[in-house]
Amino acid sequence: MKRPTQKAKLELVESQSGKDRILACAMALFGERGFDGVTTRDIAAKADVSVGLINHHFGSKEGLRQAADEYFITQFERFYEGEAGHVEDQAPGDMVRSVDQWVASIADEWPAFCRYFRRALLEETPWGAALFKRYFDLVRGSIDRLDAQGKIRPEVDRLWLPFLFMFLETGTLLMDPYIKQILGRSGFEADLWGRRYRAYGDLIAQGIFQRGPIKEGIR
Amino acid sequence: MKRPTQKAKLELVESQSGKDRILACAMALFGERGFDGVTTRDIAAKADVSVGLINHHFGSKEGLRQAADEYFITQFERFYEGEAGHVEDQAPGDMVRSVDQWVASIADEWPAFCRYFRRALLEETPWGAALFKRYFDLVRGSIDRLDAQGKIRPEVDRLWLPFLFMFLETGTLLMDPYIKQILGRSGFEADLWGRRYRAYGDLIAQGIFQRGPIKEGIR
DNA sequence: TTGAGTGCTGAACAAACGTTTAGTATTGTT
DNA sequence: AACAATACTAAACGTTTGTTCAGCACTCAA
Repeated sequence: MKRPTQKAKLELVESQSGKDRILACAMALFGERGFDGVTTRDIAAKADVSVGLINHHFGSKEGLRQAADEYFITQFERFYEGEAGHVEDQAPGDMVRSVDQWVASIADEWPAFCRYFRRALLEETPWGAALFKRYFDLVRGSIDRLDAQGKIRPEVDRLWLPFLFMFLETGTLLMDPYIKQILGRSGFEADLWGRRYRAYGDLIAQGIFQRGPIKEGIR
Repeated sequence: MKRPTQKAKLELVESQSGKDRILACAMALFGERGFDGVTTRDIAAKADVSVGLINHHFGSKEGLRQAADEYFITQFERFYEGEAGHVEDQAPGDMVRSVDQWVASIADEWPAFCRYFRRALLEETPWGAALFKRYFDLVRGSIDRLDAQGKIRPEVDRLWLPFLFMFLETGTLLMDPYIKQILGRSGFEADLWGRRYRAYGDLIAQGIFQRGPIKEGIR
């Protein structure tokens, strides 16, 4: 009596062809240990195939990385361009709710996706740089739309703002191994992730400081 | 007619013993490419010694990493516990000025230090985890002190706040290679770094949104 | 039945890696 | 001067790595 999504996933993995299993296992291992931290023999063992099959299907380890990167991009597009692109146009309440829905809808794949994303950003390949740029442009696009609506204070530094946004957006992504050590569980677990989103939105909206005088002083 | 600091540094490197040169070159290379991305032969070549000398002085590559980590910690303590520990107790104007001074005083060593720091956080060793924890405790200490003074709004999420701070603090650290690609130069260059600090402080203090009604509506 | 194509295996190979070792040069002590 | 300890070199060693290759099992069309 497994949940259908889990069962479907499991069957998928076990009944997959060698080529598909190699790709799936490679993506998991690359995400966990990084490209250089994984050997072709590791991948072959996990996918339960011979080492030679990797080169047979993908030409080389580098070819396998390319295939993994391509698959990642399809996920990236599905996750980011499907739903989260225009949250800033919504009312605050709707935004929180729609983000929660979005998080719930992709909860299964999210952790593995994030691990791969993390590695991609950290390994400093040209492809990783292009991915960063693409993500950066998404963030800057959101900011530009907010700006066009006159919602952003004019004194805010427009050069650093998109980067600060990205730091907040990707922080959980990049530091999750350490977050797990401090909080005892991953920041990607649904409740923590949603709560983080709220904390993030609150910081952006109001800063963190008490504005005592305004509240009490003026009358 | 070189600047004295540069000359002193250069002489230092060239007149150092083999052991010291190995350590210095190893730290530079580890910071650039990561521990696994550097071979003992790379280090030996850069330090202009034989490969065997590394094992003679440090026992193993792992021993060299330990020595490098230890040296890094002495830098870390000098940088962080010397000056930047209690900026939050100062008036805003003083804070900006003191940060600028601090940045200028360590500008020479800062980029290499940050590269090593970056790698240390990304390589997921137990030592890196301990370093993260230590940094995290510094940040949380600052927040606690602000909180004790009643300066932080009660609604702010106390669980995520230290992490959000860290994301902002370490963002430039972790993403500098990409920042360099987008801005054309490193975010650690003194003016950009200082400007980032201001943008960061402004975000924390006020958020980014226009508060039109308060400004114009009330009269 | 034949033959070509595909999925796949496991042994073997060359290169790169960290490490060891035998030996030389230098320094310091008595 | 003589000895010992230290600094250092260069070749060699064993392991791990990505890759290659000859061959096996199976499918499907002719």
